[in-house]
Amino acid sequence: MTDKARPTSRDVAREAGVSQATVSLVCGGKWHGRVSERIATAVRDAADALGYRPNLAARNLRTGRTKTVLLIVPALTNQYYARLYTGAARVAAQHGFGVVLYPSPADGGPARNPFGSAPASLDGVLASSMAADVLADFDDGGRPLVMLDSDPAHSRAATTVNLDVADGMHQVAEHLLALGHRRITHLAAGVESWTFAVRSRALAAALEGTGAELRTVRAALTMDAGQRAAERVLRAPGPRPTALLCDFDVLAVGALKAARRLGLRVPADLSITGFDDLTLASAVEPELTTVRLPAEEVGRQGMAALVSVLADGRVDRPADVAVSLVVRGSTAPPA
Amino acid sequence: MTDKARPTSRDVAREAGVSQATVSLVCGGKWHGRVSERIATAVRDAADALGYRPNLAARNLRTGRTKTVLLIVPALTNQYYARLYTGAARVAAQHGFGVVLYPSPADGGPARNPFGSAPASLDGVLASSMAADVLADFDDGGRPLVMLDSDPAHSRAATTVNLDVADGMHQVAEHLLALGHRRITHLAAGVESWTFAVRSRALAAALEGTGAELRTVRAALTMDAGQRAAERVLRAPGPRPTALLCDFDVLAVGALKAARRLGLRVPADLSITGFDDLTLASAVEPELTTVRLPAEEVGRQGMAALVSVLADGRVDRPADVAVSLVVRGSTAPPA
DNA sequence: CACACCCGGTAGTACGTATAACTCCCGCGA
DNA sequence: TCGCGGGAGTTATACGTACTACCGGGTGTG
Repeated sequence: MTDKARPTSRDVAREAGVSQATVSLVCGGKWHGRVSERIATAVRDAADALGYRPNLAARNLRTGRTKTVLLIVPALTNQYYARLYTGAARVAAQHGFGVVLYPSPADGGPARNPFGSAPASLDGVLASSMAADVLADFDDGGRPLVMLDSDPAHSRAATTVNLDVADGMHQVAEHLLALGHRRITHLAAGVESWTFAVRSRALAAALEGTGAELRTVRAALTMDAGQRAAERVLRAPGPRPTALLCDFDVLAVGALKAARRLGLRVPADLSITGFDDLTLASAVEPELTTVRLPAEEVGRQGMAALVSVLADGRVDRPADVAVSLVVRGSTAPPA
Repeated sequence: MTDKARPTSRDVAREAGVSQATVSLVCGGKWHGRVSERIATAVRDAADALGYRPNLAARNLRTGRTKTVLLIVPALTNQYYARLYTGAARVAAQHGFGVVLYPSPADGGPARNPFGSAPASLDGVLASSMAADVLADFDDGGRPLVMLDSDPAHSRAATTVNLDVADGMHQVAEHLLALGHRRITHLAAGVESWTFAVRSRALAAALEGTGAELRTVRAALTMDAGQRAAERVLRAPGPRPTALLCDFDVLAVGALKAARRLGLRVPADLSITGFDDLTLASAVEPELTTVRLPAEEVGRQGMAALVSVLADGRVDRPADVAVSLVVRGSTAPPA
């Protein structure tokens, strides 16, 4: 309310009758055995009185670290990634880190020049496997990188945090088999990605030797694409599949709409399963049987690993995050 | 590939055989009439050769500006805000600004000390009205502030960008009236907020003198809350409303589930309308008649206004963003 | 021919902080 | 008494950039 200019540590020093260095020590929290309790409180009082906030830019310049990490995800409008962000941001905040999002191409961001437009220098990077294309021409300047849901073997990441989607697929397959399904179509994501490749392999493995017939159809990442693909499958000549196993909830909802349009009852005539357990999954009728992916947990563990690397260079071992099948109303024994 | 340390402008200067000042001028883009074309290209070549990137921290320190703005929204897991972010981030990127998100309490962020944990100093703030509680004890240090969907009269914002929700409510009301509905219940958001207050007033005004009976019930911001509130309404003694007008899609989906559970057909026995037009709205059966809120556009215009203020101090006039009714399958004439 | 002016570039400095190195002083053991 | 260790603060400096003030020299002009 007095000066418009923000007070500096030097102002605080003058106010408290000490040197600027002392202010820095006290505010930096590392004054144990360096500054007496009496002086420390005096400094803090002065800082409060002036409303002092350290200048982040100056601190960053001096220390070479920014306490900021970059999170790369394909699109926040996908609730999975919004949740992932939420978990990551919470952990980051607990450790005094800020999170900036890479403005992905899908969101209309710049297709290239990643760090040119980055709002600040970065200490580290947390990246989803779905953003692999972005990462390819990404000059990370040798900063620590933690990958989420990506091939542990094939990356320059310090470590990885992966959902155990193979187990998820196994659970879905077991569920459908137990219900008696023998003609299953996999409505798969039509995109190159480690996580989807793993799902396909796991599904094939789970059905191996059970006598179940597996077919695969690919669809783009939208509800409409899922609906169209499902319609094609359900209209095809020959025996209809009794279950549609979808790579993610949005596809499953599209399939649900397709079934309805064709006059098929779900789950009586056709079982449908999803993957993600978004809000969407329990909004539709019938509610989707799906695999719950704890996105927040992935974000939390990934950020925890990254923070750990940044703090003491200690590299966590690749972590797996458990998933669980949620059985709801979209699956039942075949007619 | 040579030194691990990042090259500085001084390194580039040495490489190009010029002074550091010249490098700064060239890279800063303001060398017209100051540096010859020949030298400029030499500098750029040297910069490219070394892989030079300006140190943001140093630049921020020097200029006092960070090219970073803060976006405050309640929760990114709400698709409306994810879309808003997307629009805002795109415009910001076009102007060379980065966007950081305020880790909101709803996401588990720190309840207070906003700037203490902020990842960087900020040039300006873009805030949703729903985040008013956060904003209350927000030391913005006198930075430019643009508010979204908030009372234009009652804030210290430079300007505001508001959805024309009053018009949206009018359109919904007209639609229901035209279908013949006369007993309408407003399933309202149980939260203090300018945008919801406007909606309630607009609805009351639209039904004024039409002979239609309006009742209001409040619910929290979740699907479950919407379902419970709708069940109460639909189970209440006396004549049942023929239409449920909901303040946002998630509530409407809850209402849809309630209707289904009570054996009511939508829209034959009960019409339901939403507000937002999220992915959700066209995922459910029947698809929701709702008001499409162009969240990206709000983000874009809000960010554009903020950038404009930051660039030349020119304050835009408060802007209104048009909304439109989307008629789908959840409304029909009453039985 | 002298002077002013502008073009093209450089030297120097300040931004605010963190921290290494240093000074001062007090107490204690030899 | 002297030296020495260490507690308590201070001095000084560097981080990398942007930008003001300056300077040399070529050119047009009076």
